[in-house]
Amino acid sequence: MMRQTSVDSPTFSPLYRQIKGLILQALDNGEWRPGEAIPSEIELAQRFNVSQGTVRKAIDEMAAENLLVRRQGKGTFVASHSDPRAFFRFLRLVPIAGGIEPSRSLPLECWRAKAGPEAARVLGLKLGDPIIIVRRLLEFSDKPVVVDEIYLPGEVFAGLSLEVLKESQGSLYSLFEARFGVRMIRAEERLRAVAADRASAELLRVPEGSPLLSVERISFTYGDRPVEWRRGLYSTAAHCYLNELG
Amino acid sequence: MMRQTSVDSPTFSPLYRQIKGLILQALDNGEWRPGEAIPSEIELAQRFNVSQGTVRKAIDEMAAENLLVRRQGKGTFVASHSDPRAFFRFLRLVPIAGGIEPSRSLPLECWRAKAGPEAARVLGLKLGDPIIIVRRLLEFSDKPVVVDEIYLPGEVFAGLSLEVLKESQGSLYSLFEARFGVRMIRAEERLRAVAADRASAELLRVPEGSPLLSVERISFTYGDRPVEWRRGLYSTAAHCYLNELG
DNA sequence: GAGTGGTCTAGACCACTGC
DNA sequence: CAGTGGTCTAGACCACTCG
Repeated sequence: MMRQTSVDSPTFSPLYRQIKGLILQALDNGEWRPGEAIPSEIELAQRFNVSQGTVRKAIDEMAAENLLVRRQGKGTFVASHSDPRAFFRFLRLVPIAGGIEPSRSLPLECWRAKAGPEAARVLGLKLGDPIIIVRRLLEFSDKPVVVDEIYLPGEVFAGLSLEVLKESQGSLYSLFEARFGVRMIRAEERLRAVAADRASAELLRVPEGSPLLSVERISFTYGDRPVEWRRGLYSTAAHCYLNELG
Repeated sequence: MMRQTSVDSPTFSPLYRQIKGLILQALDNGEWRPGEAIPSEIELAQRFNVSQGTVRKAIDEMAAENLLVRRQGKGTFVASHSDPRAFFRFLRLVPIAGGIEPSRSLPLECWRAKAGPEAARVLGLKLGDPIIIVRRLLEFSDKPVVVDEIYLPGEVFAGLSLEVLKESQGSLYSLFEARFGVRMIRAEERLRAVAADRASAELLRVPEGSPLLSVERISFTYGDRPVEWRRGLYSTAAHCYLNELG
């Protein structure tokens, strides 16, 4: 590991960030799988030839970014969407009445297509590249609340089908992670209010034209590479989108 | 400062968190005003009889929570809504087209009232306690985009009037901070899609019944005391609510 | 140059987990 | 018990700001 020198202003980066970069790279390379433990701080310190404190600071940042999970006495683990605690990490919908509701994901359709200009731009593909489109319904307490249309790069998600979706347990992202090795680590959502079109209205069992929350999401994996584009329509009659502003 | 003992399991809290609590208390007491520098890490370490590293860790957390701002070579400062960098800290609205737009806040009304059951519950007041209600319009590029109705505890905001609002520069929160000593440090927002009522539709210049984004916000000051309840209706024709999911 | 925060180290000890 | 992460300390040095 390179130490700092006195003459490196433009690309200056403290040691612990370089370590962070190396750990990130190892994660991206799949050196440790989601849910697995990474080596102990002492081992990593030896491997990178730095002190334990420096490794610690690198891991601290990555834990704050939900990339790693520390567990005292046990070790540090690669964050996983298969961990029940992370199931709803990206879903901000909560019942207005409060409490917790049983939820279910109902895959409706799954087909192959070619990327149009917008999908290509968002997903960083070339025009006409293969993509996969998934439509699914999300229910809470057996009532439909969300319709999602999900665009995925066909290259990465080859083999995805309606059957695979129907068989899978847990969240979509845990399926993506376990079956396709794609780990979503960050997302951007853009929210608007729109009027329900005919098809969505029927699925959500609301009158056509009633106001729905449109949630457009771009999800990124390591290195800020976009790997999912989805648009959801949320019925906010009994649920709302909860957001914490820090 | 108390050190850790071996026999304090139930209320165990590491030293740096106790320090954090003391600094928080000093902030709440107004020992240092927003925008001002707090004492240096070395001074605080002496004051609390701990090492600089422990003070550092306390300040690190508070900086991560946007309570303090560190500036290398200068000192650590109390975060302020009057700082231009913090103006839009709580406003997630961005133009769909991208870019930056000039914005303007137009106060419409400001009147006194008694807290109803809902306002009392949300603001932690007793039924009938005095509250102040403000209505205002937010414009981007001279076009109306948001109507806000804001409920404030009358006790704390005594002296607030339409004139005061109209005279003030900068964000509402910088006014609250400078004039009433109330610093908003955290907020919860609940979003839903609703149909425009007559009055809001006119103000926002959209057809009655068209879909609007309803944003209900509760803002908290130190000690998680709620001090503002507001409901905004956002026209999302040319703007959207942008949210980062980590 | 003096004073601030930022990094890095080394070592001691505590708290938690699992064998 | 050994091994892990968590806390606390003390000291050295670096980077930035300002007078």
